[in-house]
Amino acid sequence: MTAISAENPPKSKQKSVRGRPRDTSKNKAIIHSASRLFLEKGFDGTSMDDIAKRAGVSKQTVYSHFACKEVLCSEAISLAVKRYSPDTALENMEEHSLEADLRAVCDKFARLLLGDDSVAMANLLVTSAPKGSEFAKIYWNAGPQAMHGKLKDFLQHWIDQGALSIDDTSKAADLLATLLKGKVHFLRSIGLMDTISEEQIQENVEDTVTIFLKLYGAKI
Amino acid sequence: MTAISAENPPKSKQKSVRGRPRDTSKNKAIIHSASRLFLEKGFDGTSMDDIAKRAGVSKQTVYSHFACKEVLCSEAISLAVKRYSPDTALENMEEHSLEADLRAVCDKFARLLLGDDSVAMANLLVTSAPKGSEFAKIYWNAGPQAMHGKLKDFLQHWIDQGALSIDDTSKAADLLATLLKGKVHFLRSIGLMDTISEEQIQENVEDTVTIFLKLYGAKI
DNA sequence: GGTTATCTGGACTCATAAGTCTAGTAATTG
DNA sequence: CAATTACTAGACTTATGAGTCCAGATAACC
Repeated sequence: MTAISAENPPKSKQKSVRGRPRDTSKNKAIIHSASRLFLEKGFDGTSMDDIAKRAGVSKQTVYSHFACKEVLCSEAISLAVKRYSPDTALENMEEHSLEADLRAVCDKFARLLLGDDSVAMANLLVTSAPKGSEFAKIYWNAGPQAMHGKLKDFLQHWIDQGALSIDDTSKAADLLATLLKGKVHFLRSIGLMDTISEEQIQENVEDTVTIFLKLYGAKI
Repeated sequence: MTAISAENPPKSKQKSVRGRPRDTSKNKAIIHSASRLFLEKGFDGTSMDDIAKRAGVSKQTVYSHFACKEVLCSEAISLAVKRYSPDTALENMEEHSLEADLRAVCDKFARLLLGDDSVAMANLLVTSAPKGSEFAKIYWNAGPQAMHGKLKDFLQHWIDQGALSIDDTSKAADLLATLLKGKVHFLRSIGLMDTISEEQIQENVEDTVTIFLKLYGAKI
């Protein structure tokens, strides 16, 4: 038995490892297929055999890289969250006007929040919530919490400009996310809305912008 | 094999049934224990043996009353929805003022929406969504859709009074529900908030009332 | 080449759970 | 009473899936 952790020991050159080295490409293949399968079919709905098969790898190899299903799932969640929360969310803002920028931000986040992967992720967390909310914490911190921070920064910018009048920035950012989800996210979660239309997204964005500006737009 | 349906045939006296009659109390016991277990542990997490045991009934009896697990679950969901959506939601309104009544309504619905049973129901639907969104439809029509109607009636009353200025009543009712859920419902769903405090409910209600009145309160 | 460790493929154990079957018992009608 | 249907208790079948084990192949190091 050797260490099972996927991470290498300290960056010093680990030349003196005797046998055949781990195939890191297989490691990635496993996490990737796990990530797709867990999102598609949930924790219970995904078998380790399926993961191995989809990764083009033997089952034993899966277990030699990851101690158990739970560990693999948490790594898969980490990957998925990173994969689908773009760091470039609030960059190349064109600084037109509050309303234009707000609409752009809302549009970006609406697509993120209402998209297939976001809904699948939420459902995965629900189905595996009893087994340990560790998954949920990983997700929450890297996903929604990160987004929350970006939204606060965005709002603060326009508060400083005098275009927004907000007491509690944190609460306002929460409201923005809540409004963008609307009832659509829930409907998708419970399987009553298979696909989301472009119009539906646009409508959510427009409603959100309208409401938000009405609430917090500074009356000049 | 006799009919498996739990409902009696047309109310005509069905005297001429030969053998031992179904024990309706057992039927109820089964649905009730199923309802509790499905909400507690989800569809996959609940076994037919558990249900039988908790109902104090043999497994065969369960199968003689309900064709399969799916059927039993849908009946259990119907029961749970009826059980937890009070028909007396908007009665004995005291007609004080818009704000007081709105607060009362929000308080009532917030407790409903954020309570253990509501969250458990949502999670049950998520976990069994792949298996057939029939469950979700049953729930949606008897639960949120019914509530939506009541909210619209409530809003319409105050529109007629001239105290609210709303174009799209339906959308406003949706907004109310969305605001009341806030992020709390989601947090509870994914297991990051085990219990909900009285303060949390109050805060959601107050925020919702404030926002809603700011948006739709008629400027006299 | 020898050693060590990984990878493969498949057989294997073990547990859980849906649904069936059976033999016996209880309740109701005729 | 006999016939009929419901209920019980438990054994049973079947399927699924997590995790293990093993024999042989492969890839690195010395």
